[in-house]
Amino acid sequence: MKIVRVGFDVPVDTLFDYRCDDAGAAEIGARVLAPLGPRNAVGVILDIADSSAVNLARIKPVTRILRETNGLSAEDIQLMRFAAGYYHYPLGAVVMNTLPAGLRRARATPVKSLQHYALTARGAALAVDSLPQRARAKRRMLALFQARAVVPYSVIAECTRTEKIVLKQLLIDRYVECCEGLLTSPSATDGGTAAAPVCPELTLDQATAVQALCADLSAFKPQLLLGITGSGKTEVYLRVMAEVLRRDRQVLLLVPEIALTPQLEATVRGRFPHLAVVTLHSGLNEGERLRHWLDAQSGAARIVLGTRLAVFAPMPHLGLIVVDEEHDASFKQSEGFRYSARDLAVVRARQRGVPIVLGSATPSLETWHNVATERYALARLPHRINNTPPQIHCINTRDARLQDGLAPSLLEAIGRRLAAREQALIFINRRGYAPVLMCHECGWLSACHRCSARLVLHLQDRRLHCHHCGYQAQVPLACPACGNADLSPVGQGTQRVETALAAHFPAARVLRIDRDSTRTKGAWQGMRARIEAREVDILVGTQILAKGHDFPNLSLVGVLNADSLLYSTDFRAPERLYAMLTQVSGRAGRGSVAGEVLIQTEFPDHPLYGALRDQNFAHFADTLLKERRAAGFPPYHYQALLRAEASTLEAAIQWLTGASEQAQNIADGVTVYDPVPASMMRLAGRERAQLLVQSASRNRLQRFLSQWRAMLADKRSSAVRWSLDIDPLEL
DNA sequence: AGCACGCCGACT
DNA sequence: GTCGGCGTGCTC
Repeated sequence: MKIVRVGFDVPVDTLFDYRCDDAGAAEIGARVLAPLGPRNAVGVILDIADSSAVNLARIKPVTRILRETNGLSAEDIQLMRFAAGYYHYPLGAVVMNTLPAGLRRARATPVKSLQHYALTARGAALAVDSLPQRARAKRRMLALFQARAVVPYSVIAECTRTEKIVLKQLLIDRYVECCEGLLTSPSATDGGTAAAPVCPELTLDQATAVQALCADLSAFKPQLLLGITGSGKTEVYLRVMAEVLRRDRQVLLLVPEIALTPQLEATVRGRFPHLAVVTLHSGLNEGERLRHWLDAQSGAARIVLGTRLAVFAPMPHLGLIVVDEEHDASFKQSEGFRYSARDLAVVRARQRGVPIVLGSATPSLETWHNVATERYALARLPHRINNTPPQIHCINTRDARLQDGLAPSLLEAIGRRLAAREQALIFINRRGYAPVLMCHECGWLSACHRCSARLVLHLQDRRLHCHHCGYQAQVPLACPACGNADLSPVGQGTQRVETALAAHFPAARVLRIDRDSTRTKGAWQGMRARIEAREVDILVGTQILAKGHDFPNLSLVGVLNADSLLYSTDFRAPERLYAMLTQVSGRAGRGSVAGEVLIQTEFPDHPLYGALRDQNFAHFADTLLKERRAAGFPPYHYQALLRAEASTLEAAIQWLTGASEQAQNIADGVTVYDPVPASMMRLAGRERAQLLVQSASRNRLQRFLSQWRAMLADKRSSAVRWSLDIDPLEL
């Protein structure tokens, strides 16, 4: 009897056995519809056997094998098996979570791979002027098709609602037809009118790096591309990619967040106009996501550009993986299946025997350690392409009389840049007007009652916001504790700095860029255009501004409030702060003007700022690694965190204490620490605690975790929700 | 995760 | 006397 073993998206660590007499070995990886409890669920066949350990009477037949789409390959499944084992997450849940939503449901008709629309002979013969004047959208669309003959879906996706409706009408009237399959020839995309892509000449550094990275493209070879900001890492990726694409292989390009760097997508498409590029990220709608995934699986998509979830994209002809900004924390999923896409990318490259390039100006210490131990090769881009790195200086705020958080010397520097008609960026990593509202009579502070966090004052809607759970409240007219009517905002946020700068420089055009001001669709796009058109003089913003944007006219970066991370309890804080400051500093002086960076701090002599001024990442990282080794932290020790949340802190701690006792019995070469409240102890009304375990041996830790998790699964308690976080980034 | 089963409070 | 609250446990 044929038994198929099926993985479902259920939080149990077992596969489910079904009878399926017509299943051949080739069916492994296929989607299947099968009865699961009282319902029918979609799962994936992960194994086929002749017998089952389950009582025969309980085994039901599968409802149907879903053959409309191709199944997962053995290699895809192998990667998922590894991920499920390493991150101690149920295999079925891992597999189902990597599928696009469209494949998680049984669907009679799969979405077709609609990739382009073509003008028909009938459409070519129809004169635009023969359409009524008022049919404006129809005229636009017809003109578009007559100009280009073939229009890829990516262009249609950008069209307005009306234009899409009009396109449907053109399809019905057979002026346009829709074609499946991807465009592969340059003439098809643009009628052959587009100019050949411009390839900038490589600097000597870049050429050397490209040569090193391309030395052997047919074997697993992990390599770090250490390139300072503005050194042209992207161009190096593109050259290596071109080499791999020339051999008819596919390339996987992973980036932290696509939404923040839309120009990378444009750059890639522009460089390879004749090759199909698809994106995979959470911003896509269901249909697009499915279509892109299927295009990757069929091999039609030659380049997959995506966020962490794309690390699982099926790619039969994979030839290269690139991970841009490999240090970025967003490669680690922080909920549910807590995987690191960067680490899995390396595993995948090894499994497939292909090279992988990890790029960063400030690599993670894990990666840097792998370079030091020669597990990874190193290629360097130590120089900027067309100018020198910005000069970095500290402003000692102990000596300065701050005006709204701004030092006089920073204001002077901004004034000089304005006079020179250059742009300045003020970086402050806090949204809102002021991070807290305070009563000076009794010391009351605006606090969120659902989280261990302060409520932030926002002046736009004159409300208090919790940045962690979304709670909002009216600004109280008087102190809720003592009735004092005089409440004052304490500290600076982007809104306050924006207001202060506008007051100080009345003639300057100030633009604030943070999550609040870029919330609406296309807002950030519009702001970037305004900055590039020099319609803005001073930018005030958060993290968003630090990501790899190129503002050629920006010559000054001011950093406020960097100190808050300097003495954080998190052992990764210095690494993060250095990376963040390097990244934001890198925005200064990317054009022809030399850049200047001014950091306001009470601790100008702190070694971190010294290292930043020297702009010597290697030296800084080596120093941190020594400290990590001495303290027994990663990358010298491997960690896992057991997180628990309950309605009371006591319940969470108590549950963890039980887990800790069980752990002590099986801890062999593994250190089990005491349960402690989480750094954000209360979040959205739930109390959270955690328990750290670590070991110098990854294997020992893994063996321990496997045993421990089986025990934890048995000690179920409805009051506590728990999860295991392997290689946690936040403690 | 879903979904059912099951055992106690306020309603036609 | 029933509707429905969500604790507990299972799904091949």
